[in-house]
Amino acid sequence: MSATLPRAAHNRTRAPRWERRKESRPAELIAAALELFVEHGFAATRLDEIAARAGVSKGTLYLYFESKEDLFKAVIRENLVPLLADFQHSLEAIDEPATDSLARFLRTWWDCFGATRLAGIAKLILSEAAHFPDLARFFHDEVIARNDALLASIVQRGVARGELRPIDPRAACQFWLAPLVLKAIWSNSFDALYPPQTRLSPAQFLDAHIEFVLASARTAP
Amino acid sequence: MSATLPRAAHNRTRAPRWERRKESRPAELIAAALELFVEHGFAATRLDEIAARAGVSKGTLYLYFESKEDLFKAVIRENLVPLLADFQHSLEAIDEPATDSLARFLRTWWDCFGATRLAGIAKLILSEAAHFPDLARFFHDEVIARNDALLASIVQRGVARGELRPIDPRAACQFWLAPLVLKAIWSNSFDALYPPQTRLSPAQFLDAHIEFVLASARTAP
Amino acid sequence: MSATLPRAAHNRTRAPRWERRKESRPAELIAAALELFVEHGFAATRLDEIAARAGVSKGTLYLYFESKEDLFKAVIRENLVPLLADFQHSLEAIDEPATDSLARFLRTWWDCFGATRLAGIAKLILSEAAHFPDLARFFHDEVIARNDALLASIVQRGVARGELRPIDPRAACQFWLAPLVLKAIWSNSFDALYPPQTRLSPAQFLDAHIEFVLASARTAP
Amino acid sequence: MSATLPRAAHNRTRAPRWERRKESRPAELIAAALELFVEHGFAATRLDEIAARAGVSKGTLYLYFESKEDLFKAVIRENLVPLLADFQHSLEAIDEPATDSLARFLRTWWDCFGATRLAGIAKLILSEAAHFPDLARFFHDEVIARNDALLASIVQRGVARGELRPIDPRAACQFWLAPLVLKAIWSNSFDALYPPQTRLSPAQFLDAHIEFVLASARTAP
DNA sequence: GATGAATGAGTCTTCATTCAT
DNA sequence: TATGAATGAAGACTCATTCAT
Repeated sequence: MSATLPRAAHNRTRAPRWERRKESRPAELIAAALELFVEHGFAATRLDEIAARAGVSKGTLYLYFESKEDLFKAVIRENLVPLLADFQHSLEAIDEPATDSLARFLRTWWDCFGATRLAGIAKLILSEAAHFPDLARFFHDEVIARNDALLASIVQRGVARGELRPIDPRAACQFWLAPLVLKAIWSNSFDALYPPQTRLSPAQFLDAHIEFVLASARTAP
Repeated sequence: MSATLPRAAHNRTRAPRWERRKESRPAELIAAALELFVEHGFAATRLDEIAARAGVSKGTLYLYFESKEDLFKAVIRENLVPLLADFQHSLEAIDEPATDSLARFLRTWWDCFGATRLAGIAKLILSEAAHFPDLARFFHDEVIARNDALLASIVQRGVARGELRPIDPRAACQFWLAPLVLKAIWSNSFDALYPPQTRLSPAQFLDAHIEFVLASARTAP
Repeated sequence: MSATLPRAAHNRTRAPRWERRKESRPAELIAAALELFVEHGFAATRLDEIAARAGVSKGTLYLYFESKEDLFKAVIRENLVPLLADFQHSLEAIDEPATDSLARFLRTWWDCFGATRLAGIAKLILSEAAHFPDLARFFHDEVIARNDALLASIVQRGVARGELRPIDPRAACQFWLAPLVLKAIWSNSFDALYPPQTRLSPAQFLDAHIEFVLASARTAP
Repeated sequence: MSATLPRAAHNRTRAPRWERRKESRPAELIAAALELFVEHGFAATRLDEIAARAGVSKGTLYLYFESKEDLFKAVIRENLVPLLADFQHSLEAIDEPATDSLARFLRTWWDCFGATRLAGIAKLILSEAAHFPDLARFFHDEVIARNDALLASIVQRGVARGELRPIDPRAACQFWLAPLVLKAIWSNSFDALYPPQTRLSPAQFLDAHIEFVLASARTAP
């Protein structure tokens, strides 16, 4: 056996074949899996790859996840929860003009979701919704619906105070968020195909978008 | 399109793949394939299923397409060409106010793309972009870029004439189209999960959106 | 490709890579599977082996059987039915002394079951009963119970006519059949270990057994 | 027994496998393994299960047994030795009529073997004979052959004394033991499938069988 | 052309075995 | 000793592709 492992066979202070890392393993596996799932999709990602990227053997995956599907679900859930928490935390209510709230909401949304792995996750769920209806529903109810409700309440408050023009709050959400969402999602599909300098940078895009939203939302002075 | 696939060198008496062959077989196969690819994604769709839905045997597929990938590409291309043609045709330039052009563009876009299989195709390309970069590029250049250019020219004209407020034409496109695009794409992922009556109907959505766009675009009277 | 198949590459009248044999394939597969299941047991038999022995590829098995279990069940059922039919047929009621019936029953039993693959099948079911309770039940009800009933009726008739000593028919069956059953089953386990000449030949065993049964069954003259 | 396993050459300071080691660990492991092997068969029993049932970790098994096969062999051997000892002990020669000897032999056999785990072990060996020929041979020579010889000597004596009818002693053994053996073995396969009340109780079966044997064996008064 | 039986490379999953702790 | 995390070879099963009919 040592013949097949010609790395300091007699030096027993070096190079153990593997390490115990019970605590950190699941997170490492999920991280590796997220990257590959986003990159290749669920079906085209081989467990071999995930294991290799995480630096473990294939069998190790099954110590922590019952199946490929189970791993997929863990990837989605584990990544969504902290993102949602961050988002909630960053949006602590401040008493400010509704236009400021609006701008802050969009900027926070981009920082917490659009510019993060959520974009990849959203694309993932979109693609696999047919195979994982429970995840799709979870995503819809926990992320989309909540998000829309939050933005709607800001608009509602602004309209009531006369700071914003009278706009149907629920519809407005869709109009103002959709561009960000789409930008985020499509980045994951097309960015690899085009050199970055040919497109608007996310920061520029975000600034332009906020300016546009405010222009169309605030009441005439 | 054939210009992007210079593989004539290996042609063995066969016509290019995307040409209609005897009878309407290829079209039927492509139609069956489109449905299933949109429904299940590329990897999860079995050729058995496609053949069954088209009422032929599995082997027959290989008389018309070299491989599953080849069939997938044909599906995309064959469905995009007529859609693009329809769209161009419906938008024949009419001398009308820019706001009317804008409304007509959005409505036509929805009728020709959003409410059609393009939504499914877009979702498909999004999901499979990593595996079919040439298709993704084709889609981006032929559909997205052209589309944006068209809308941009309308905006530009309207601004020049003073009918629309001064808006960056390219950015505005994204803001005004994104909601429609997203609505179209997400329908394909989430509609199966929720009873139709819980969501805004496409017609209502479209009307509201157009109204909103016009409100924020037209110059104050 | 022809380089990897250096067998008369240009001679197209010879050596097709495979043949269509839709009709006979299932029987061939079942036959191969029976041998290997009896020889190695269910778990230790690899589908590769079965396919190889039947001269097909692994995938072909799945054209005819849904799973390894399904194949196993087919093996049991397909082999049991003809055996049972043979047995019924060979035992057509003849009006003869009960002792003759008894002898004929035992001899027929041996010819139809003990000396055939049923012995292997019985051993198989015995071993796998825990995994295939439905098969075990089927075997018990269809083979064991029927068999016992048949023998019991012979005994009953003989006792009623005064040709046999008064014996509990159901118990007697067990006493008279058990040696044959055991001989049959154990042959499959131990015959491979001992040269045949060290043990009683089946024919000798059968003769001795019948003689013994009759001696203990018939009424004193 | 160690004589049949002359592998002392490779012994690395370890005691032979089948010796009790510190505390009673090995015995507990073997007991757990026996249950599970009998219940599920060799291949279908996972070492995880055995370890869990014995209340240790999987790795601990390898402190006492070199491999799963080794454990299996230990299970067979460890359980056979005490059974055989009990049997020998219970059958201490007593000067009594041959018919009494016969009855006592059958009853003792049942108590020591048929009603004990030997039934499970026999079924086990039957099923796994192909994989463990040395165990099968051991079982045959040590258990079956000795057992038959013992019964044969009783018969021989009885015949010589005129207490039993002239019967071929070796054949008679098979006829008289087979029903008990079969009953014992089959119980392990079919008892789980049928409620106990539908079948003859072992005690009733034994009584009936002994009565029957004696009736056919003793000389006419 | 059309068929569908046959193929076999590719993947997920299991589990006996090893070894760092 | 004892543990159980980690391994990796093995095996069931799938399905795009081929090819005899």
